Order: sequence, then C-alpha cells, then structure tokens
Amino acid sequence: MPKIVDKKEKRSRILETAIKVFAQKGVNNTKIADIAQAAGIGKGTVYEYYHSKEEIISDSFRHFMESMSGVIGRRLLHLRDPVDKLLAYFAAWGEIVDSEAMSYIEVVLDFWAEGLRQEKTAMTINLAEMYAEYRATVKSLLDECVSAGRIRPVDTQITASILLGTMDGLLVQWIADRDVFDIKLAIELLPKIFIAGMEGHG
Amino acid sequence: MPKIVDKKEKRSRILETAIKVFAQKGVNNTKIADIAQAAGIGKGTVYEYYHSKEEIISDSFRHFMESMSGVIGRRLLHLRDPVDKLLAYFAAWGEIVDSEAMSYIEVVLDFWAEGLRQEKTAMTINLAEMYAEYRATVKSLLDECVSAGRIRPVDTQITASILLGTMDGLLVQWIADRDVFDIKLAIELLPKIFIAGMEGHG
Amino acid sequence: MPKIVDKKEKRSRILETAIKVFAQKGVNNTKIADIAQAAGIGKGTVYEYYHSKEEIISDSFRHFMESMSGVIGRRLLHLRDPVDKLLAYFAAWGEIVDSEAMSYIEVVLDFWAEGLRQEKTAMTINLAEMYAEYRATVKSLLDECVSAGRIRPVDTQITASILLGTMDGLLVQWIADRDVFDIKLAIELLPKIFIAGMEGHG
Amino acid sequence: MPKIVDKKEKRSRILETAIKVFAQKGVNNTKIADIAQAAGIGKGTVYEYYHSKEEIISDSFRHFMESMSGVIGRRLLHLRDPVDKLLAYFAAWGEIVDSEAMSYIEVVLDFWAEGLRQEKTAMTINLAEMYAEYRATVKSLLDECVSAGRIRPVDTQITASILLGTMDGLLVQWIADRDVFDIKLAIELLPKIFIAGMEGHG
DNA sequence: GATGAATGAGGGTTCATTCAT
DNA sequence: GATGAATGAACCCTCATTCAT
Repeated sequence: MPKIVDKKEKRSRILETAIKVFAQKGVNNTKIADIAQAAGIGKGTVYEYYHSKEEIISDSFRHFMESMSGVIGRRLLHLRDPVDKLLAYFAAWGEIVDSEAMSYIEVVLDFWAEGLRQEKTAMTINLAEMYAEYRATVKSLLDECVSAGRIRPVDTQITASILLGTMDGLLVQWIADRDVFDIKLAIELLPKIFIAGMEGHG
Repeated sequence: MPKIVDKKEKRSRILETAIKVFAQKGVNNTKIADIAQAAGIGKGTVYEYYHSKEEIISDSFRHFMESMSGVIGRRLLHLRDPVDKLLAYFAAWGEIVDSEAMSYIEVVLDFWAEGLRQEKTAMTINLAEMYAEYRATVKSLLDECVSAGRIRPVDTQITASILLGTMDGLLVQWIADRDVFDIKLAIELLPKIFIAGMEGHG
Repeated sequence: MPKIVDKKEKRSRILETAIKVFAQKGVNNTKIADIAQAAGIGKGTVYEYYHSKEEIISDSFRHFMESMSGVIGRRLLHLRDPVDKLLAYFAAWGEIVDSEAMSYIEVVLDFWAEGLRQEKTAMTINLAEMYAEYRATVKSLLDECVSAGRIRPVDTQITASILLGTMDGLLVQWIADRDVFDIKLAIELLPKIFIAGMEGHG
Repeated sequence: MPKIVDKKEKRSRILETAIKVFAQKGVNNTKIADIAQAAGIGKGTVYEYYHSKEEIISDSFRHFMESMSGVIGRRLLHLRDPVDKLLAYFAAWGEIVDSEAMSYIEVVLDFWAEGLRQEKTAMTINLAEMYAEYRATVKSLLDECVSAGRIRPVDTQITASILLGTMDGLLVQWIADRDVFDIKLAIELLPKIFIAGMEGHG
C-alpha cells in the first residue's frame, strides 16, 4: 500500500508557494530550491509535480489570470444594467486589490515582461491572448452601454483597451509606491471620469 | 583632453547598444558578451566603461527616461494655455510612439519588473521616483487647469496617476499585440474622454 | 515454502526484464524506473529483490554468460572427435546468433566497457574471469586436437584467444551494421580458414 | 593586446587530457570537472573550447581513429607486394599496441558501447562507418592478394570482417587481462594462421 | 510484500567578472 | 586603453535509493 497523495492538491500547493516566492524575489531570481524550501519539501519533489521551472512559471500565470477572472465574473453575474456592470467591473479591481491574490500581483509584471518577448506560438505566457480575452469582455460591456444609449457611440474596441490599460498602469504605479495615492479612492474616481467623459450625445 | 570626451562618447555608444540589445532579447536574457559584440568591442572593454551589468541596466533606464522627458518637455515649452498643455502632453506620447526611442520601449517592462523589486534605497532602477517625477509634472498641469477653471476641481494627484497609468497600460497592451488597435487613434481619443469627463462645474 | 520459490522466480523476471531494457537503452541510460515499468512492478519493489542497480548489472552479466555457456556446452556434450568439437564450438556461435539470448547481445558491449574498468577484486563484472573460463575451454579443445595430431602444435593458449577474439569482434561488427555481411556465412567460413591454417605438419 | 592563445593547440590539449581521463574512469564516469582538473584549467574553460561533453566524446573518438589510420597508413605506404601489405597491416597493430595512443584504447570500448546505440543518422560516433572504412581497406588488400593469385578466392568482404574482428576481439581480451598472453606474439601468430588458411588452390 | 512519493547528492552548462598581455 | 581567455559560483534537472503507508 503506497503512500497516497492527492497529486493535484500538492501541485496546487507548490504552485501557490511558487507564486509567493516569485512575488518576493522575482521570477528570474527565484531558484527551484527557493520554492522547494518555502514549500517545505525537497528540491527533487518539485520535479515530481512539475517538469520544469518554465512550466511552473506559465502555470502561475494561468492561475493568477483565472483568479482574476473569477473575481470579476462573480461581480458581474447578477447585474443587468450595462452601466452597473461597467461600474462593477471597475469595482472588482478594488476588491482584487484587497484580496489575497493581490499580494502576488508583483509577479504579473514579470509575466508581462516575459510575455512580451514570447513568440506568438509559444504556449507559455500569452500576453496578447490574455489582453484579447479581457478586452473582449470590456468591449461587450461597452457595446451594451452604447446600444442602451447610456454612453456615446465611442470606438468600443479602443475604449476597452483604454479602460484596461488604465487599471493596469494605475496598479503598477501604486505598487511602485503605495503611499502616493489611495488605490481604492483612485478606483472609485475612475468611472466618474470615464463614464462622465463618455456620456452625452457624442 | 580628448580622452575624456572619447570616454563619455564611448560610454554612450555602449549604452545605446545595450538598450537595443535589451529590447531585442530582454534584460535578463542579454549577456554582456551580446552587448560587446553588438557594439563591436571586446567583452572586457565594456568593463572599462561600466563596472557591472547592473550599472548598464540602471543607466539604460535613466537614459530612456531622459529621452522621454526631453520629448515631452519640448512639446510643452512654448504653450501657455493649461488645457493646451495637457493636450500636448497626450500628443507627446503619440510622437514618442513614432520616435526612434520607441523602438526600445519593450525594455520598459523589464525595467518595471526589475524596478518593482528594488529596495527603495537601491540606486539601480527607481520606479517610484520616476513616477513621482512624471506625476508631479502632470499634477501641476492639472492644477493649472483647475485654477483656470477649465476643469472640475478633481483630486489632481490621483487624476495625474490615472492619466499616466492609462498611457503606460495602453502602451503595454499595444506592444503585446500591435494589430488589435491603432495606438495613434487611441492616443487621440484619450483626451476627448478625459477632458470631457473632467469638464463641467464639478 | 512457496514464498521462497516466488522470490527466486520474481528475481529472475526482474533480471530478464532488466537485460531487455539494457539492450534497448544501454546500461548507463537505463533507469531503475525503466526496469520497474517494463516489469510491470513498482520502483520500490525492484529493491525488494535487488540491493542496487549495480547488483542487477552484475547479475545480468552472469546470467548472460551462463546462457552462452549452456548453449555451447550442450553442443559439445556428445561429441568425441576433437576437431568436431572445435567445429561445434564455432557452430554454437551460429546458434546463439539466432537464439533468444542473442537479442540481448547488445548489452555485452556495455558489459565489456564496464568490465574493463573494474578492479580485479570487484564483484560486479569480471571480464578477465569470463575470458579465462572461455579460453580454458577452447584451449583444452585445441590441446586435444594437437594431441591427436589433427593440427600443428600451435601455442594453444594464444590460439584460443585468437579464436575467441575473432568471434567477439565479428559479432560487434555485425551488430554495428547487420547488412554488411551475413553472420551465419561468416561463422561457417571461420573454421575453414582457421582449421586449414592450423593443419599440416607445422 | 589580448592574451594570444593557440585555440587549436589548446583544444588538442584538452582533448588529449580528456582521452586520458576517459581511459582511467570511463566515459560515463568522467565529469567535466575531472577533465578540467586533469588539464590544470577551470571547469568553465573547457566550455571555451568544447560546446558540450558530447562533443568532447565524439572528438575523442575521431582523434583516436585518426591516430590508428595514421599508423596503419604509414606502414603500408611503401609496400608493393599484396601479401606484404597484408602482413604490414597486422604488424601495424603490433606497433599500435606499443604506441602512446594504445594507452588510451580502453576508451574505445566505451565508444563502441555508445556507438552501437546511436541512430545511424547521429553525427557523434558512427561505429558502422568506422568499420566500413577499415573493412574497405582490408578488403582491397585481400582483393589484391586474390588477383595476384597469392591466396584462394575467398569472400574478401567477409574475410576482411573476420580479420578486423579478430584484432578487435583479441585486443579486448588482452586489455581485460594483460598477463594471460603476449599480445605481440599473438599478433605475430595471426598472419601465420590466416595466410596459411587462405593459401592454396582453394 | 508492494508501492511510489520524497529526497538530495551530483553533473552539465552558463555567464558576469577578472586580469594578464 | 583594449582585449578575450580564464574562471567558478550558481542553477536546472536527474535518478538511485529510502521509507512511510
């Protein structure tokens, strides 16, 4: 009777540990040994669950993305009014900022940096695809708003990019120096400017 | 003293080469040997002008920043109207996108990723300081606008962050996939939304 | 005591599996896990029957040797004429080439390579001892032939080495490229040259 | 003025050191660090001259082969009589046995073992090709002998294989235990048996 | 007895940095 | 000053072996 281990569960535990360590030391500066030690396991054990460091990295990225999508998805689920949904989308960012996941967000920059360099075909980190997905969601929210006559008929594709970019860029700035502004306040202010800027007859 | 001039000039040449190589291969994947080869000099020669790879990285960052500031500064120099200045600030980004410097912008993400991890005291890449500088500029532009009654009395500190963040985030998205939207169009659209969103009696 | 029989039987099964895997992948490239998997048992189980990989290797060598000796011994058993015996010895190689054991012969080179390196005292693979045994057999056959006046009084020790060497070397060459010559034909040709070369008044 | 190093010369020195170490410890048991230490250089320096251990191995093989070919070629160069040439070929082995190169011959077995496992397309160690080359040489010597009516019209292809195999196999046996027979004597005896065995009207 | 999860010593390789020429 | 040969610390990954179940 061999030792029975929930492989999936342990893989998850390693992954979460990895993300934490990535956040602390940076993806490139993190050694497999660091992850192993942080997880309280042997170096070799990591390789029982992941084939390579690269696989850990890309899985971390995917994991992080899915957390985000989850938070956002839950927020929008029960809303019907398109502007409410848009507002909820902004608000979801506020929630993420406070969430456990947020503490790992520093990794995202590493992923970005890594992702920009990847060939389009590479499986690992596909930044373009990630943005495409988010952009599609926001664009459809904006389209609903336009259809409902709640905002001017702006170019929703570009506007979606602007909204996403704003949140990303704001986050980076805040991480760089958390004392400079109150991120929650900033996120509250965002829709007031954006929605206001898009309202009206166009 | 021609030697001193030569020394400075050569340091510059190495730096510019380094930025190019960083952009192509990523900061982490760039070896000193790559820079030396690209610069057409010996590996050891690089160390005659720079004490370490780290120093090249931080100097690259500073150099890049100064290029940006230069472009923006020249744009704003002769303007008087505060809203014009704000618009010029946005427009400067459009110019940068087309500029020679822009071709190196892919490095910025590496700088970000690296910068976020640095201790505040570290000399290398001080993202916080960089943002502080930019934010101060934009904030003062916004303050002028508010003083002149051209926009609502918004929290100019946070708003400046939002504006900067928007441009950063937009850029990253565009780099990830340049076919998804027209960056020039996006930059033109930005002030229309922002200024509109901030106008009015507040 | 069925357990003891089982134990022996299972040890054999592991061994035979090991030889097969060794032949396919080479001794050095074969992992314990490979053997376990090929045997349809767990990795740990292998260690219930063998204390180390080294032991498996040396046992494989012994096993292989014994198979060969068996084939040859059976061939010579009922013969009386010394030259017939010598011819039968050659012929035995022809049989071995077709035998089940032959399919594993690719391992032999690994054994050779490993064996040459071993200290004389080491238990694992004693190439010298193996050759000594074979040589003694062939030498006594040759001595019989000389005594019977069937061949010239050659140095039977050296000649035995030559005969054995020829068969070994021929085999290796054939394994390297089986299309170059017909091994059965070569083995038939051997005694014609050797016996002829040793015949006569000396 | 950089340090000037005869790259080729140093590569050779590393190679020769490598062969020595391979001979002592076996190819598989030799660490790059061992080679470096034996050569009195740093581990990293080895990689300035060789891209991988694999490259060192295959180069060692090639080097060894070329030494052998050189010795043999020089022996045959000035001979005209076909049987003399054949005898010289045998004698060359006697010379090799005494030569500096011979002290490394233990590596050859590793090469063989490794070579047998290689795919035909693999560049590294091509045992089949090596044998083909040697076989062609010996076969043409035999063909000359047959044409000149000096030996029976044997199958020269197979006979060449037998001759080569004999020398290989003999060598291995001798390496396994050098006290058992005198290799020089054996090599002298070889042609007496072979030539005698092939002489006559057939 | 059987298992396979866990382990860590060990080896190949990279690369920033040094330094003799 | 310029160079590139030399170096070794570091890091990823492998795999024989152990051991708890």
